[in-house]
Amino acid sequence: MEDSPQGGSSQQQPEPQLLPAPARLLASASQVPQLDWASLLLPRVPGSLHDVGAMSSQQQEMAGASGCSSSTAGDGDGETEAGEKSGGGTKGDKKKTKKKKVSRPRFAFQTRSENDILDDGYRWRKYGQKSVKNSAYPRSYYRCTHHTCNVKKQVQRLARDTSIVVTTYEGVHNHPCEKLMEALSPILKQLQLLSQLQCSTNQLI
DNA sequence: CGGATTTGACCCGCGC
DNA sequence: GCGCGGGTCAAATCCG
Repeated sequence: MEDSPQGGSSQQQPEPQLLPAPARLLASASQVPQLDWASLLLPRVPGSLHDVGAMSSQQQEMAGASGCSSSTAGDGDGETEAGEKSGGGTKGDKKKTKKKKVSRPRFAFQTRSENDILDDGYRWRKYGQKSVKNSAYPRSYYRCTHHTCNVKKQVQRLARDTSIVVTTYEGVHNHPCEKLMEALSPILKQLQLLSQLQCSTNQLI
């Protein structure tokens, strides 16, 4: 039990699976968390969801348990979960949307950090916050701001160890990471230059 | 002024 | 069937 299993309470989700120890990251507060960005940023097409390398067997179990079998569309693109929310707009007929049980790849990891929000290179918009049972700290809900991207993440501080922040990602980005591209572009340019240089030197030799 | 955040209300699934 | 807890919506508010 992470915090406490709550005998009677409903556990709708089987507790975000943490990556196995090696993959789990526990960066110290002083250092920038070292994520496995490569795996995070890998574009995963809907078809290939299940052979995600970083996924532990537990996670695959989880993916199966959450009923992904039926929806192959999955993966954030076809969501429209809140597709049309009854035009009315009055409080009365608010939210008639049915949440379909979407199964998207989810993975959680812990970071030891003072600030809840770790900069993963994507832009997130907060859309909710809930107090969680048996936890003094609320859980925050974020959504990727990219138009076509439907990735969500939850951020929550552990009640047991308040220096640890648990971030749960749901879905995969279908667009490149802005910051990463920004950071990578000069490197790519240099690589191009180097390769050109190498070509010309080879010709000279 | 536009986008992001806050926050209370609503909806839904699950256990009893 | 009811209550609880989690997830989401959307109006209000904040901020650059």
